[in-house]
Amino acid sequence: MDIDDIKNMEEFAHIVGISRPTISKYFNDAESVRQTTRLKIEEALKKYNYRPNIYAINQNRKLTKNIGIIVPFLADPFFAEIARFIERRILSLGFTPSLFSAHGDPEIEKTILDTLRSLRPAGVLLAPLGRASDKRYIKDFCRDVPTILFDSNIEGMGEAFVGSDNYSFVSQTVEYLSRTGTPPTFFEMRNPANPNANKRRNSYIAMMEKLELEANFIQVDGNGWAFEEIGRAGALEILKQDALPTNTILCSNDRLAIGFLSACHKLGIQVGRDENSEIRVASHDDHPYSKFTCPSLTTAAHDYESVASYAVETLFKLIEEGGHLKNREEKLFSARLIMRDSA
Amino acid sequence: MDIDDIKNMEEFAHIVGISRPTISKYFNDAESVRQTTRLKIEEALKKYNYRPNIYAINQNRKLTKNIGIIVPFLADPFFAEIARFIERRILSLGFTPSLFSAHGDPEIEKTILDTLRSLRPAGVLLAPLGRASDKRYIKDFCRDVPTILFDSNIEGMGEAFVGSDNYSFVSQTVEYLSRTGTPPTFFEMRNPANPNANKRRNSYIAMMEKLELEANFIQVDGNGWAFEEIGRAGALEILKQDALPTNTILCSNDRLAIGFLSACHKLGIQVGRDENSEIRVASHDDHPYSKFTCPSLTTAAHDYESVASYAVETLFKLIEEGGHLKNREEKLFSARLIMRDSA
DNA sequence: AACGATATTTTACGCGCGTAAATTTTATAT
DNA sequence: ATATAAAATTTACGCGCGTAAAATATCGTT
Repeated sequence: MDIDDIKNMEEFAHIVGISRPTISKYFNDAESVRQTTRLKIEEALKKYNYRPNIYAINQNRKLTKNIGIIVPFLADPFFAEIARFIERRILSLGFTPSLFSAHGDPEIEKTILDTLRSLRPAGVLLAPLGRASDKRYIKDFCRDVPTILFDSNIEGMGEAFVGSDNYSFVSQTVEYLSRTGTPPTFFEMRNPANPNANKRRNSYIAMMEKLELEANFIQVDGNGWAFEEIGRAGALEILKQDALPTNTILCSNDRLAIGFLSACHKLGIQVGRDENSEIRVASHDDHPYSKFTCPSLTTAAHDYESVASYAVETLFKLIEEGGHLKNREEKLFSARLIMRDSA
Repeated sequence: MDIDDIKNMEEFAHIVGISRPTISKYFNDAESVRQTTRLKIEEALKKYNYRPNIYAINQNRKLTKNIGIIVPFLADPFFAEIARFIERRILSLGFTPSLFSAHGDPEIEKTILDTLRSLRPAGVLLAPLGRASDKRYIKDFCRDVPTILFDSNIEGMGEAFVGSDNYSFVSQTVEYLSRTGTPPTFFEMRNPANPNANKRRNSYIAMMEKLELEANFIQVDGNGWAFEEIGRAGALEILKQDALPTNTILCSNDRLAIGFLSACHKLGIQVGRDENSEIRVASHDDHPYSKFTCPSLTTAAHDYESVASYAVETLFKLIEEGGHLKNREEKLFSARLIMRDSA
């Protein structure tokens, strides 16, 4: 008799023998009703699988239980990975995550902001596209919806920022590479979409200065999010004309490094930290596949778990405070150097 | 004067000078109102950025404009890629996609089915976990919600299935490898989670039989979705004991192949189709990174675009027909052999 | 047994919109 | 100008639930 033809809370309340407002209270917070009542309700829930109408609930509640998550490019496993952590965390808190990807397109990012706005979420975790983002649009959104930025910061927007400390990434790789061999040349995109790239460049400059070493750059052209292809094409060009300033390459991120390694293999250039190898390659992010490149990639790892946890925690603090925090905190997590075979 | 303090359709209708039902009609279908009226409304929409309350809309409409998308593991770029195609297609049709990942967990898959059920979507595109899925739960869901399966089929469930023709994948790779060198040994997981894996195995057997060649298998242990790691560990073991039946390896999918290539590099085994190489490695899927492996991976490519388009089209046909199709179509798209350097 | 503190019920209203039917206005053609 | 069809309006009702206030019931306590 698992007849699920119960149409509304009224009917369900009738069956349980309890008033509708009490049922409503139960679904809002199961702990808020008497123990015996709770058992009666949960018993009935097993027999008849009634669930309140989400739309009717959210129409009347000031605060929904939705949490929006926006990432710039979900086909990038880095974002897929961090989104995975965040989703699980939100689910475990009894909220409903809604995941969106801008697919690298600022117009889609705006569309997502619009639909998210009308979802009236309790809060939003936003990793913006960065340079390509419509800043004013995002600002307006943050004004109306409790939002926390993560991964890539935009000065002053959102109630807080949670991400990784780019200086911590670069300083560790630069220090390690300089100490164990020739100083690194920085390999990056000329016009990176992501603001983190600029911070990494500056960190590289600062670190090389501190070590009293000469900073060298290779800047490759290319737009969009096909970093591997951009890195590969750029590396092929440079390597063919034998124009490397030093035989140690530090890529701005792992996806560029994947392209770089691909180019090296293509040209028969052996990469690694052993004596037989011609060049060393290191990078940043600990991309899920950096362990499986050939050779495996020496890199600086994000603390995925901490970034995700802290972002979610901060968001819930924000929600509890009613949508505003006294001062905009910028929380940065340190990187962890992961030594593999490429450098 | 972009005051967006318009609270409801009533107010907005007042401002435009048109009755509320007409406004309602406009938002349902902009073409259904008179041209002059439409212009008046759209003019007002620019000044005051009013948008109808989604929850109130969906509470009353029988059919929402939501489309659910469920994939088994979004951190797998293959699914991220196909989800990307599907999302764009749905957006262009004026519907709202909601993307969910089961994260490899059957319990999460069930939770998603529950929340999706209460979203009352117009339709759902479901790529199930496969072996681990709760079949009865999915069956019940398909009974209540217009659902189309994609990528991985479960016999009889959903109103249709859209995916790739595994035989087309394997027959092409096997034919190519056999013709140009020693016949391939099939490399796979002993207990694959995905039903496609079994079809590929059977296709391999059938194809080898047809070519009158001996079928050889390497089956590695491992559970879950960390295919690269599983492939790597399995390959290391086999390669160390020099136990390859033939010097040509055909991996069930690209992620296993990525692990296999990683193992080869670790052991200094050169992979490729030139004379210097010891073994050849090929695979299936045209994973987004298969172009950047070392060496680049010879593989059979999904027709991502066609699978995504056809799945969405079929879903909309299903929606128009009211949730049921006469007979359950199983549409399979052929693979395209992509010759790169690994075989 | 009487008390106060919770828990529950009753009552009543509102949320923002969909939708159907009957009526009136507008546009198009004759 | 008149007939006709299409579009818009008016009217009226319903959706399923949240929520506030006042009344009542239940509980453990003294």
